[in-house]
Amino acid sequence: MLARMRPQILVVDDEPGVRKALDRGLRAEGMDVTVAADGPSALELARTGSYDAILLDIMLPGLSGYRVLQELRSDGVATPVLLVSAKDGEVDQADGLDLGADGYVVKPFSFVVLLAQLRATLRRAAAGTARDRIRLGPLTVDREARTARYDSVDVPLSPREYALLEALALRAGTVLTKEELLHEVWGDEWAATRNVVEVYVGYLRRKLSAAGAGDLVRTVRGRGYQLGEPR
Amino acid sequence: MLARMRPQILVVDDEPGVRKALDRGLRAEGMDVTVAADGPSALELARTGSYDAILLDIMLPGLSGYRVLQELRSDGVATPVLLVSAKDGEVDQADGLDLGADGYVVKPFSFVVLLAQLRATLRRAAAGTARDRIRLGPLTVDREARTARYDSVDVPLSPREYALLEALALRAGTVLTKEELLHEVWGDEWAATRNVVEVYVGYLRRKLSAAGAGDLVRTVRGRGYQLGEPR
DNA sequence: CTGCCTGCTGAGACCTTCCTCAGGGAGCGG
DNA sequence: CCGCTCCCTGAGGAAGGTCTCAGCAGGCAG
Repeated sequence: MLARMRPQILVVDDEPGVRKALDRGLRAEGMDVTVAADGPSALELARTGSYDAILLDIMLPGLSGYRVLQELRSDGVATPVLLVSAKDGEVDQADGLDLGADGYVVKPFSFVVLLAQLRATLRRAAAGTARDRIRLGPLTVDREARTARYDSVDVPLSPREYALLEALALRAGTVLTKEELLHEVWGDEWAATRNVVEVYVGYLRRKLSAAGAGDLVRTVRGRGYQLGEPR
Repeated sequence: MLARMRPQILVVDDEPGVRKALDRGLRAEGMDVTVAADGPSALELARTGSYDAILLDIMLPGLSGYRVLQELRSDGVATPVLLVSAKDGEVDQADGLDLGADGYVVKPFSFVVLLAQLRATLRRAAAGTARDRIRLGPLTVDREARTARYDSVDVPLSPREYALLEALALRAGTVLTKEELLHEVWGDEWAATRNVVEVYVGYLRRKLSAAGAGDLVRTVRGRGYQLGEPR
């Protein structure tokens, strides 16, 4: 882990079972844990204490995790926050990422996965780098989690689909030929035909429109594909 | 990317096509690239120049990538090195990780994947943290790449299998009950039976022995499973 | 307008992953 | 030694991911 010190983690959850499990698990990982069961005390602790990261459940009695996060950020508290959402569809109107969250974990989560996220967050914070995202209007490509969102709604992508979207997003505004995409996404020394790119662009389009996005991927006949406005 | 400066990358490969592709791709990503085509000039450049990372092909004329890495490390050059191996089975007797490599990429690689690895390496270097690995004798669990190796040979694991191994490795020497493993690997609020743990321990054992490992996972009848020696 | 070429898409083959189930076997208490 | 409990494992099914193929549609050149 971080060689310097035991990371200080604030765990906020209203379920005692979850609190206890996280407390034990994170301590076993060499972290120091403080727990809070509701929004107000979480705010109090986060403001006065000095934490390396906050694990924040969204469903809280009294004051939702969103509100807590909002308050903290407006107070200038920059501590990294990992939101824990109860269900998959529990993304409310407000987008946690816009409120300054540094990551998401969806319940029911496996501890191993949560730990990986938390460690990545701590590592980033130590390096002083922000989470690595590509934003194109309402489209957000999270290069660390390898996920995409459109207007606060998750776009579930298979690994290949994600790689294709990332390749397009990296050169947003420019036209990429199918050969270039084959090279970047499928790798060299690959016997695949160009058609597989067409098929995967089709998959991407279907999933993006299912998330409410319109014609994000433009076909430039005879040349290739392009994401976003012409540059 | 790193807010401070354009990262300086040294690319070492004997194939002109690969050099050119990497040069263009990494530049488009905002990095500064220097190329070398053989071992001796790579050594020369790496010693005199100041790079943030080195992409080092193993198959090189004259001086293999392993040797280059070895020389550099014995000279005290600590620049992060990403080894690029041509084939899957091209892991020679020497383990690159033991020689001080910071990561592996196997050809044929997709550029997007290589880029992700390289960025992770740069991020780690900026944070001043080493790659996060668990070592238990000949067994190495790479928590960043989510892979395992035994005696320099890769153990290909499905995500579930990896998570199970990581959970066991995190508490090496202690006995974990099936309920604890279910909790850590499969998550709470899960209706799965204990049998799924038994099945996956079976999968793990099979793959580990295929890699040459013996009885790494010990069954403690009536209590659970344990990795490594009793603590 | 005609015909070709390019791109799109549904169908399906194949593989891997994940999990369940049931039967067989090993350990252990009595 | 008996019988119970715990563990192991082969079989198999469901689901998803990846890729190919063939047919269709729409644009574009002549």
